[in-house]
Amino acid sequence: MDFWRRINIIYGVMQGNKLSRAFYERATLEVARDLLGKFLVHGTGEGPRVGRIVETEAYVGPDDRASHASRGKTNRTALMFGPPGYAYVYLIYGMYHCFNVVTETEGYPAAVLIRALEPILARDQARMRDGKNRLEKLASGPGKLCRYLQIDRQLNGVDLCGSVLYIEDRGRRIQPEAIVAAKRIGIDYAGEWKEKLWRFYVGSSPSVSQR
DNA sequence: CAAGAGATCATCT
DNA sequence: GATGATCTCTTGA
Repeated sequence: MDFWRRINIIYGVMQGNKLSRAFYERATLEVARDLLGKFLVHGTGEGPRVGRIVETEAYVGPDDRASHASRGKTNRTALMFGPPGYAYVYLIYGMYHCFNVVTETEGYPAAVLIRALEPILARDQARMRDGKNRLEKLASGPGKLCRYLQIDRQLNGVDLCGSVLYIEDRGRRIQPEAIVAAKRIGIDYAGEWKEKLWRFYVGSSPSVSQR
């Protein structure tokens, strides 16, 4: 680590390495695994909101029946067909948002759904405990993490290589054997595709979503 | 603890 | 007009 980077981290100016376009422009299953342990950052007006990614799901290609893209390119899904490294945010059940990162090369529809975060709270936010509002469960699901990070459709299409919403590497690796692969959640309509073990999570994390 | 229902609306048929 | 890449609350054992 070079001198200025060390100084920046000591003073909190810089927290880590923002992931580049090249990170996202890879096989979706690899991106989904590699996103575990990375930090999702949303710079809101009231300061940055941050969480450590502990659960993801891959949606891969035009034939994956679980993927929105399997019904072809529409207004909503056009982003999934676009270049990698952009946010795909949609409203689900009329009241929750889901946040995805677009992956692979332009023209091939694929994305990773971010399903759970461990909240990283600033010092003055470190209240909220007790009962069902356990801190570690604050962002333990795709809808809950969007509520926690204040992500909504206004951020649909945002460039994750920009400075509003991005993902960074803060240096610590997740060991491959600590990662669990499982079936994806909430896609019973997807036929044989629902059997794919395309959900990944950090087995030891208390913030993984239920079921 | 598990199972079930209801909330609520953009998107696509 | 139907439906969902969800969450929370209620009921009952």
